[in-house]
Amino acid sequence: MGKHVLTPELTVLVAERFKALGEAARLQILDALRRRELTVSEIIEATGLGQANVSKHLQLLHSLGFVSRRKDGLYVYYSIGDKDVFQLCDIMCGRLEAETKARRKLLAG
Amino acid sequence: MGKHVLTPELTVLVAERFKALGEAARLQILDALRRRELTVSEIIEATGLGQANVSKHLQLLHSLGFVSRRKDGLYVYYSIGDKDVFQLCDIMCGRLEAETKARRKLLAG
DNA sequence: CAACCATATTACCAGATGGTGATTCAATCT
DNA sequence: AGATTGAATCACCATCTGGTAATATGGTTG
Repeated sequence: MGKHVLTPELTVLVAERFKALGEAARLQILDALRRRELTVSEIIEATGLGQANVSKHLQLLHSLGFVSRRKDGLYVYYSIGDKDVFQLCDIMCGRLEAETKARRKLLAG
Repeated sequence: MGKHVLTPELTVLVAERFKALGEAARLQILDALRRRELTVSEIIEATGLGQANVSKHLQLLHSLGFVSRRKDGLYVYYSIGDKDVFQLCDIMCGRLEAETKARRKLLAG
């Protein structure tokens, strides 16, 4: 912990990346890609989001390195570009779990 | 990895928390609290942000459990409520480091 | 080449968000 | 009680952002 010093410039870059994960739609997309790479159409189907919307989210995720792209004929395949994402989500989920437990304990006690 | 299943509801909660970290001003505040608890005035001085602004950010960070509060007389002391935050930042910084290295390598090669 | 398909891009709107000045609230001090 | 101080809240504005319909782009197929 504390391995990295948060200079102002670095802070902006880190915030930019957290912000990208701070949108349920984008987390849905990343989660959909957890098992295997998918085409845009498959992502649309898996998430229920609109086409233009998915495309926009994918551009952002790709520009930040969260997903990779591979074009094959008519299709574009997207895949997870950084497995750390799920580690980040797991830490957040762990926090939520702890929160929920604490709340339950409070209500019970 | 994959310890947690991302249900739609959980996704929203996780996104909400990432979004809170997706703002440079809030990361600045958390970073300022890294060494020790601070009063609001000290946070204002450390970050250079406006008073109302800091207060608003602190409300959000507190509502999500990222910071704790303790009132003592006229002052309100804030401190880190969850050390995991820095672990999350470190992972993000690690990603950025890897990105930068890859970009350098690309330019050099 | 024309029709077609998957994806990207554009234009646009509604709602959310960060920043700020003014005001209020709460606690302390004279 | 009145003045003072630190912090929270309110009101407001400018900007950003997600969603969507329409259009454009690039590739494929008949």
